[in-house]
Formats: sequence, structure tokens, C-alpha cells
Amino acid sequence: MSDRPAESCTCSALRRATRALTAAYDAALKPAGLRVTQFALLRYLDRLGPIPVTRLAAEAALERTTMGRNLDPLKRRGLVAITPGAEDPRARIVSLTGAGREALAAATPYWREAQARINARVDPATVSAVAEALIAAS
Amino acid sequence: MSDRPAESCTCSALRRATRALTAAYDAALKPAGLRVTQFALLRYLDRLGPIPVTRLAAEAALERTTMGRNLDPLKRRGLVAITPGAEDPRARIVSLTGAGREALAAATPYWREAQARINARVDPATVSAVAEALIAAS
DNA sequence: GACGGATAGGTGCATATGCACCTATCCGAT
DNA sequence: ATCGGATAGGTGCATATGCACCTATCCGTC
Repeated sequence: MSDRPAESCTCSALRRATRALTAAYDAALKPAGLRVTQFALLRYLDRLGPIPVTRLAAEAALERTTMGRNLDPLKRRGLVAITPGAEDPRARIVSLTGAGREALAAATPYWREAQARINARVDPATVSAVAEALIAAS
Repeated sequence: MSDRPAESCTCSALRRATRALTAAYDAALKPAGLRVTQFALLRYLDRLGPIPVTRLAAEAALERTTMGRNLDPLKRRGLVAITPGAEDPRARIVSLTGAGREALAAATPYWREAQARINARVDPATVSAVAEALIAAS
């Protein structure tokens, strides 16, 4: 057991903040039956349209296999559809279903509420700047 | 598929930054055979001394059961020991073993290196401030 | 001393994350 | 036409995270 005040770990501090923030968003989205990760994924699909898994993963800066698995619960609930690519049969094209679009629309007000609550207390531009700087520095 | 530029999700941005930062720290700590979560846990134990799981979880702002499971790989590798509490037999007292102390010491230079690299590029005080503000706002 | 709420912890389940390794297909060079 | 590297994706494994629900023990009150 050491003495001396411990220098705080930048990474652990950020992980902790992310846990707290994720819990807040998840709680806000709970009535819509989505987690913030799932909501973000549906939003990507809405913005990008039908897209292969690997490109979707690149867009979200997620590991390819992670994206594959994150799609599973949405697939199971019928919010996204996965079809083989027309040109390249290896590709799996992910797209929003009607139910997915509805779920996204239903969840968006809850997300906006969470977003507004947080953004009112912490300047979102600052958060963005810090986040981008950390990504660049990593 | 909507048009209009998408307002970026504060939570997703932070999650993404945390993934990147965690990967950087994990890579830095790889020679020491620890992940940043595990390193942070060993550091807590070093600072706090033998401590029951629930209190350790509270210190780290982690869910109690999450802490229990995060201890598993460290337990398996003999870096921490878990003994029943002397006064309260329900309590499980977690403590650093000799091997745990050695692993912590061996990993610390790698952690410092990662910490220095990041802190040189992103002001750690700003990161701390943002992290704390987000925790308070959540 | 017995009862009942509070407290310490564990287990099952589900999601989130990434690595190592595998298969299948594509496509350019020969 | 074929061969070999590149590319799309999946699976197994391990960790990280938290919720719901369970047991065991403690302790104050009667």
C-alpha cells in the first residue's frame, strides 16, 4: 500500500464518465426499449441507408466483429434486416426495416431529452473537442 | 433514410473516444500483461489496502457485481487474494498479493508512458473537468 | 431469544467490445 | 483458366458492464 497522492488515470476517468453518461442515456431511452448503442446504430442506418457490415463498422469506428454482434439483438427484434449483397454475395447488407424506422422515431424524443439535459449542463462543443482530441492522440 | 445533417450524440462521441483511449492504454500495457481496467483495479487496491468487494466497487464507481467479476481474472492469475472478513463472515476482503504488487510495479512505467503521451496532446485537466461535469450531469 | 429489515455477496442473463483464427469469394497478374 | 493476395464475414474466447433475483448473515427491536 503506497502513500503519496495517486496521479489520476486519464483513461479510467474517461471510462467512468462514459459509464455514467451511458447509464443516463440508457435510462432516458428505456421507455423506447433501446440502449444508446442500439439507438446510435439505428441512426447510422437511417443516415447511411443500406450498407455492408464492414463499412457500417468503419463509420461507427467499431471493430468489424463487434458491429456484427451488436446487430444481433436488433436483428432478433426485426429492427434491421440483413441481406446478401447483389453484386458481392460475400457482403451482408444491413438495412432499417419499417419497425426499425418506427423504433428510431419513437426513441428520438427520449434521446433529445437526454441530449438536452446533458448539453445544458456541459458544453457539447467542449465534449466534442475533447473526444476528438483524444481520438487523434490515441 | 433522412436528410438534414445529424446532430451528433454526446454519449456516442464519448463512447467512441473511450474505446480509442482504452485501446491505446491497453496496447501500452500489453507488455505487462494487464488491461487498463485491471491496472486501475490493482492501483485501487494498492492505495486502499484490503477492502471488501462492495466498498471497492463504490470507490471505483462500478456496479457491485461488475467489480466481483472484474476481480475474477486477477484472482485466477493470483494477483489478488480474496478472504472472508474476520468480523463479518459475509464480507469478502480483497487484497493485493505479492505477485499483484509486482505486476503493478512492472506495469506502472508502461502506464506512465501512455499517460504522458496522451497528456502531452490533450490537457488532462480539461479531460478531468469534462469527465467530472458529465458525471455530475448524469 | 426471535423476528424483520438491512447488508454482503453470488448467479443467470444480456449486451458491448476486441482478438485470433477460420471460410468464402473476388479480382488482378500470369 | 488459374493462382494467390485481398476482402467480407463468421466463430470461439475473454473481458467489461449492469440488472433481476437469490442466499446468508448481521443487528436493532420487541
